[in-house]
Amino acid sequence: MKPSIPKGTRDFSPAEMVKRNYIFDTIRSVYQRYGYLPIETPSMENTETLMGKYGEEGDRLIFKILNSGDYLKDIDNSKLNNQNSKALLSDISEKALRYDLTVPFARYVVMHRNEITFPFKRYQIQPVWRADRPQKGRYREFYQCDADVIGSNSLLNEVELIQIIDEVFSKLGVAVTIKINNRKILSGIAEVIGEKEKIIDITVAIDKLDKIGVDGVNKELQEKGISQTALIKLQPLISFKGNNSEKLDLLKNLLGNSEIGKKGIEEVESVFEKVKPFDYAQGDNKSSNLELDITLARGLNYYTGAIIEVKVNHPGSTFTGSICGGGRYDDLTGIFGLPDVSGVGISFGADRIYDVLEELKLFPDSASASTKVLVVNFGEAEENYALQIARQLRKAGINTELYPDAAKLKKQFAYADAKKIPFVITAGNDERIKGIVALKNMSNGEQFALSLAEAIEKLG
RNA sequence: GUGGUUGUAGCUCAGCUGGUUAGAGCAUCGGAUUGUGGUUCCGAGGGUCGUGGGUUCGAGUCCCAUCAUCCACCCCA
Repeated sequence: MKPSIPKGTRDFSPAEMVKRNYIFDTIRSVYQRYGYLPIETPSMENTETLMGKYGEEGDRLIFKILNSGDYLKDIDNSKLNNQNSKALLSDISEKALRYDLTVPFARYVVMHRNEITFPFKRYQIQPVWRADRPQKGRYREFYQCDADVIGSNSLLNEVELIQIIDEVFSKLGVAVTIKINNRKILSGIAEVIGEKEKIIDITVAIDKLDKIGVDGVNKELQEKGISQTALIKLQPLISFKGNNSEKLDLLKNLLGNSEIGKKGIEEVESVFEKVKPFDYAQGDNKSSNLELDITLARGLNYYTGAIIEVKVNHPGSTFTGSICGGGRYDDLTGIFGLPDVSGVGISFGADRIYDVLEELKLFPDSASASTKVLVVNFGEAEENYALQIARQLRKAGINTELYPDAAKLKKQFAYADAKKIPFVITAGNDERIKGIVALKNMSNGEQFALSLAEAIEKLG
């Protein structure tokens, strides 16, 4: 049998894991800097916890787990004969793999409400699964790195999350555009053009603007049954170009009659105002751009306020997907029986960030080497000496390997080379008698005879 | 779920209008060099040509099916 792994999943070899951990560590350290605390939830949830939370498309993409045992035994024959898989689902699958970290978090909050002090700030770095067709930048198993604040309506949370996004990507060295929108603005737009009920269709269509263009968007809107007059009213919004304050002016003009629209504008304006002192570029290409994008609808159905998405804006990058997303959801826990608790959160797509850093060659050297020094093994006679050296090095906090076999030196040095170990200590009989070590720098080939203390000094 | 692409060594690929025993580079292992890697030279191992069927005197090459892959759509990190 030829070994293989399921479509859209991957093995991670040591070199990749070290780089992946660099991303996780970076994100984790920033989260902790802002006072977020880690939680974990199970890989699988009850199927009914997940179903219906991500829209019809989302339901299709949830991996369902077949019940154990003879799962067809007690099923009604009529159900089987109908071949209606939807009706069968709840009978044969009571567990499913988590689709994201937000819904399990909402479930967690409701279940643990009595132990939680609100506002509750948690972060969670775990894999999620989607039964999607894999393609570039899209996997069936991938990690999300979520941070959410739940139980606070303050827009300071939105501001904080923007700071976090900026900080993470500056640490990683990637120039990004942070796009901001607000669900209330989208609602306002739908309202003033007289298509309040079609808000999902409208937002999904205009979200594709940079992909399919104005004509494509209009065509899709027509197909969805948006009236001609509504379309005409919509045009100034989707074709408008300008900086953030010009966009806000336009919105104020057009949404003047929509209460919810005005509220959305207010929120966005307030966030931009609070973020201003941080001096994010607003249109040119410095580090993190902050941009109001009224075509940004991406995001799940449960967003009610801010919508956030981050795209790479780095010279040389071909990556077009979003690498971080988030938003506010006013009543996510309501469906689990805890109404009126507002939350806002973001999620970094670690696997996509990996692809970006790889393409742009932004991984630091420290993210590829772990062992600092290899101690050569000469065989039984010198083994004790080498063992003591390794022990002292480790005691001094230096990552050290002792080669396990008395292989040819050529092989041991090649091993160090292959593992990108920067230093090799040779301590054979000659060195043992003199009580010294030979420390070789693998990058320039220099080698010196030193006392162990001197070597530690040099390696530290 | 829909459309397309590609399946040849561990990896990346070549293999012409069908024609002896299917090749290269990289990687691996061994040697040149019994205490020194990354450069060089020599050598070795490694293939049911994705799978099944068909056409043909003859199929890696043509046809059909199937599986897998990647890319795009839908949707999304």
